[in-house]
Amino acid sequence: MAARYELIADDLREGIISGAYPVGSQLPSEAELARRHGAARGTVRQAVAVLAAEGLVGSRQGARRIVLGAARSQSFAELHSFAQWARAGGHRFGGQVIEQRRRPASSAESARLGGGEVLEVLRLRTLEGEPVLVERTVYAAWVAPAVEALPGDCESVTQALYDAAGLVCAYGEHLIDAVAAGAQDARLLGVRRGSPLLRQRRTTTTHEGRPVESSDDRYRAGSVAFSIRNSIGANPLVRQAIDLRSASGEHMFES
Amino acid sequence: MAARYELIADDLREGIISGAYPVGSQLPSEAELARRHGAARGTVRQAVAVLAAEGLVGSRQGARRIVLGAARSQSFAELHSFAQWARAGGHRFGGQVIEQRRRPASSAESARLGGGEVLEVLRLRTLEGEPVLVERTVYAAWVAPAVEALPGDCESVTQALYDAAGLVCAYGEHLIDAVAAGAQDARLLGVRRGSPLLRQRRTTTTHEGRPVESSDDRYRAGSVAFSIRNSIGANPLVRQAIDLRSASGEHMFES
DNA sequence: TAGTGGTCTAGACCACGGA
DNA sequence: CCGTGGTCTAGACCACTAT
Repeated sequence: MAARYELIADDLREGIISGAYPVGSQLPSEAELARRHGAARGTVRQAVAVLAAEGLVGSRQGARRIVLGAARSQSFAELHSFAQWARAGGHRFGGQVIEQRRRPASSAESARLGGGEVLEVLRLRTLEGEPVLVERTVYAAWVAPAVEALPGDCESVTQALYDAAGLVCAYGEHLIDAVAAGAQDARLLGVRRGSPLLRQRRTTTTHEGRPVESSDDRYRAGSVAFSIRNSIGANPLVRQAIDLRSASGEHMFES
Repeated sequence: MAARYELIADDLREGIISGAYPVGSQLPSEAELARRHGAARGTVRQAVAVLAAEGLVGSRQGARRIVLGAARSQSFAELHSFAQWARAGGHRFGGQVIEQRRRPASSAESARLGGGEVLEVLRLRTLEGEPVLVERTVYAAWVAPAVEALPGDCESVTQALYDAAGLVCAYGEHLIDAVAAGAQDARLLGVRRGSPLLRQRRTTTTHEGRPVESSDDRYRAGSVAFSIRNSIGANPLVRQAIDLRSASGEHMFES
């Protein structure tokens, strides 16, 4: 059963997307929404907070809330998992394991994932039949057996791990930058060496904060972009200078 | 005067960063925090919601909150403005206008920024003395005069517009991908043509939803990365497939 | 000045997790 | 089972915007 505030949020979101509340217009006041839905003002505030977090509406003290955009918002799962994202977007997609092996964790990996024998997997993903993504993933020792049990063409590893072991990836940290394609990247993606790739490095943990995987994903330029909406008072994304003194090493496989 | 919940949030954040609540440990219960700060539970919940939005803590119904990370969180202004970001990070930075001209808005720009004569500005930004960023910005007609009044080496346009005209950029939409350096990019950044750049396209609006500017910013690879923390139930960032049918045009200047 | 959102309180009940 | 966070209510006062 969905919460009251979610129903109200859904109602407002639908109004925004349908054009009942066009971009640039004002939302009804909290008092009015409360009356209309027979809910307390606090509940209404929870609802509009959801929309504000999605970047659909803005607010200032003393003035009505304003509609900022009508984009559909996507879920954590869709950022975390290529398959879940592609499926939600109605894309045709596929994937194949190219290489897979166990090896001892490096010291950096021990710090991120815990020690022991990690599992290193190289996957190639396609979108609309075209190769668009090279995924180099390192799984923590404790999930390695479950991953090894999966077929090489498993569509969604995240989904499979949930189905097989009840494993939920709940938190992620992502670092996004651009890199030149290495020889292996170039071969797999069908681009020239040195051509631009969009890189997403991520580390994922469970609800309890237990590290699951760490991945280096490289998208062919022009295939995928990341989109963020933000506002004063909300800090979803952060820019980082790269420390040129630190070894950029951390290479997984050859690339 | 800071709000009560912000003081509580600051207190908790400090505890996390200082190590009093190490990564992986549990936060005190809401009831305990309420008692400790002499506040109502609702106020405490507002405080921990702030930390959750920053990605520092996670939560599950029935279990204590868990500390996920200890990274310093940055503000909207730091994502929006290169100068404010660089200053906050303690970096040495600079900037220079390379080219500036008025021209009629294209149809796409009219839709995004409103019509009239827009102002197109090409800037080169440096970090630690190195050129790292080429900014191609189009300002809406209504802000163009204020921008034209600024000196060519103005450090922070955002700050200057606020000081001069009380203009506040409150909302932003950002699209992040990778592109190959064009001839002009390569010359300005001192890289080879075709080498990878991290591109951030953004559109900014005021509190009222009035469009201010639209920009195409390109970072030299290896100089800057974007970082996101997210969790189930929070949707700061979204991945988008790029529509290959649409003209990738929208070129501003030669690039 | 009237309306609006921002903050805060003091309760209540429920769903879930862990012992 | 108890403790925890998730939801919800019904009020209150304040700061700010718009008129």
